[in-house]
Amino acid sequence: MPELPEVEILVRNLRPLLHRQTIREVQVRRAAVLAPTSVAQLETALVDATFQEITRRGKFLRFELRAKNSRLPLVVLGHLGMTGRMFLARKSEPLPKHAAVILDLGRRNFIYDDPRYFGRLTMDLSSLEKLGPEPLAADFTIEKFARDLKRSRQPIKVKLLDQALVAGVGNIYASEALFRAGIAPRRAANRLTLAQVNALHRAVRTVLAEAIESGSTIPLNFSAGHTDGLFYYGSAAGQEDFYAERLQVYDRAGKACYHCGSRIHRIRQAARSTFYCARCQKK
DNA sequence: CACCATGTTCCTTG
DNA sequence: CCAAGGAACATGGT
Repeated sequence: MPELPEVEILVRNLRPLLHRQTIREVQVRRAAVLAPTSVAQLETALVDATFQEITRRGKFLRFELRAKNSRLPLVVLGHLGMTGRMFLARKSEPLPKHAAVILDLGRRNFIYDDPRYFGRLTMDLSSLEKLGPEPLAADFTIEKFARDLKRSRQPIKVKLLDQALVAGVGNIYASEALFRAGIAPRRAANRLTLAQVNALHRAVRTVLAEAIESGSTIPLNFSAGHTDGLFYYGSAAGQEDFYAERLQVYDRAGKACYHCGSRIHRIRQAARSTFYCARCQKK
């Protein structure tokens, strides 16, 4: 379920559920998601440790814990990849088929489930160092954004996916932000006008903030077997109205633009799909 | 069988 | 050295 807004919603939901919960046992079913941390390292660190703060950085979840009889904070980094989910479940519930890590919290289990195993639950924090500013925080300034865009000849859509430029924008919200700003996805980053840089900066923030706003009005469904299309495709029955038109271009190839009625296009850029309205995004 | 999929990292190429 | 592009990772849906 994972771009910045979805991770933010997840963090907000997990925070009260995990606060001060103590890990009794660690079960790793897919060691690759810990790499380069080993199963033994994770077990040693986490057994008897207690959850403290949980925060988000870009698309990463940062779990802060405290080991038993220790003041030293211990940090575990989570990432959902493309298909990851993290949730709590009663021990009586069946484990999902692709549960990668299970943390025994006593009454319940914390489960990291990920069919494609592209995500992470690791003690290696190096990924955080490469991240650019948080788009919804004050350090995401127009000045730095403009400077960084000037140094790249990549198509602007591709550049928006660069987590060093701004952290947390993924394939869906990159297309959405460009539509919002009226910018053609193929335009080279260093050729945006100052007005376009301003519009894009604002659009990135707006699109992400609105998605968080939208997600925060719905309770997350943690029950077993629930496939989470929550944010993208409005899978929740009876919620169609709510989700209607939330995504303006993503996955809408061939359909009418909500703004001008012309057909939405799909193109390939850096091996990913980009959706846009050729009429609303002329430059 | 074909192609598609919300992401990151590594390797190659220019 | 750098920027950019593509492959790899692994599974499931259509």
